[in-house]
Amino acid sequence: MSKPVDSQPRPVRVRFAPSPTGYLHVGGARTALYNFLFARHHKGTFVLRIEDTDQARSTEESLKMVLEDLRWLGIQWDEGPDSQTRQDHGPFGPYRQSQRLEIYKKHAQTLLRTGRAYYCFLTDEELEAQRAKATAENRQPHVVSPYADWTLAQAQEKIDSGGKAVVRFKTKGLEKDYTFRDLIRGEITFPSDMVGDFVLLRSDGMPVYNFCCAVDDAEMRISHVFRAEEHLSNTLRQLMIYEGLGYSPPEFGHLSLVLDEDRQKLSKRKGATSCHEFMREGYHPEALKNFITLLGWSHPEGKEIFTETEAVQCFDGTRLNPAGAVFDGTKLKWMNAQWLRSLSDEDLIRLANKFNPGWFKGVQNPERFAAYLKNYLETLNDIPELLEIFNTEGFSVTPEARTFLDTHPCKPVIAAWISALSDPSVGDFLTVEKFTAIQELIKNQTGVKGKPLFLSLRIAILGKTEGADLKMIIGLFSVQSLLRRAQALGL
RNA sequence: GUCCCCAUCGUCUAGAGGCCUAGGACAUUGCCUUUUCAAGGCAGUAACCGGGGUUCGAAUCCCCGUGGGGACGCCA
Repeated sequence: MSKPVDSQPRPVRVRFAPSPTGYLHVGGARTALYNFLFARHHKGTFVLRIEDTDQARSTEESLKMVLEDLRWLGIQWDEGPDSQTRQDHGPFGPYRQSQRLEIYKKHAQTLLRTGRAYYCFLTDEELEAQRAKATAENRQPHVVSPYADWTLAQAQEKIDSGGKAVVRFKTKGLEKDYTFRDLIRGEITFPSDMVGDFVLLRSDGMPVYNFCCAVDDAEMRISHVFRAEEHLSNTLRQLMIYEGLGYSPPEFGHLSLVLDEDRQKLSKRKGATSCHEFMREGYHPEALKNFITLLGWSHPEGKEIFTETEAVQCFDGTRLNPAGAVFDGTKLKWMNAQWLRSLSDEDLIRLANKFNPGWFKGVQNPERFAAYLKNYLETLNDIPELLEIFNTEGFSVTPEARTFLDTHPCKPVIAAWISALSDPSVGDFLTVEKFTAIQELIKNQTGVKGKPLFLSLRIAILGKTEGADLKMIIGLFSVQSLLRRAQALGL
């Protein structure tokens, strides 16, 4: 085992390295979050690096979306592109791989010079033929390049005469096994012949993921790498690159995958999987964060609902679960409701207004609706429907309610209700006390009590036989609108 | 196919050899509360993938199976 022993403690520097190819995925959000939490816990630095070497798929628009999603979640980075201007800040820039090409080239040269890499002129067809043959013969489909032992001069000559070359890492002559201690999985050993000579630089000079990743993590002094399990086997290549370059590797921690209901890797094809969708559906960012944190990590005290600050306090890189976690939207919804309910009236309305300024437009003192909303809310998107009961123009009577009206002694109750509301002394809005007194009055006047009394009033107010506690909402209706509703019953 | 990783209620998980008659949360069922619906409270159903070891003792350690996932790209 040749891994250089690096005993001096390094300052904690972690990174999240998304490739900007769409909205931030919940899996990516979790990776970002864990790194962020870990950095904060250790008072370290959280770096955002953009892996945009795949020019075909990476777009500036996507980068903008990813940055926005991270910001929405409140995951802040210390180095990387600014969330607004997208200009790099930090001492280890640039932070976009597409702007670090010279750095990769330089490192590739080093590897070339020291004989740990070589120019390879194999064409796609030759590669394909090799692969097919290997598969047919039941061998590992590794590249066997006839150019592996060419001298640089030989290669240069061919390049000068127009030869297209990739730079491949030479795996020949490496040790048999590579072992490292994964922060989450413990000791892991890969046989070095698990991989063939892999590409470092494409023929157009663009570097390939494993190469930039290793180079950047080393150059940016990254101390700990928490990333998804799908990268586990990439670690071997990266270890080889570290070794070839004489760097000591960071600590690695491979996170379990986030899975869908069918225990498949969460894919964009099935349901909501991007943070952006949850934002649009009216989730509180803190709730989503809380939920995602628990997808593969557990609070030492078993807490389920906790703030980011609390999470930072205990997130030290332990308690991470190596097994895959199914994303349960139902539990997320529950958690969101918990968070929304715990908000102060002012905060809830502020959040709702930020989410959709139209809902409370022209409504005076919208906080008075908060108590009622909190009782029924799961996501912010539920608000318009919950508010709909206050829309007097839309007042209508359900068939069940109509049947009840027709089959019970409701008429005198409604008449008494209308007459009570018509009394000028009731004011513009009813208080709970006033409402209770009126109920009492109606009971005495009409002799109707119990269900027919209460349900009649409920129908006169809501047009339905079910719904929110009348005492909770009665003060939210103007007496005028109550009157209009009662009259609309047509009794 | 080869290599690597993983495996506790339906789901998220606790559990680092005896505290496990396996705990909590979501979901689900019932009851209470509320003259409605929710919310809330209480109670219930529900799991250590299988087989071998090691040990006085195994959910926990080891091996073998099985199942799932990942990687084997000029994707990341």
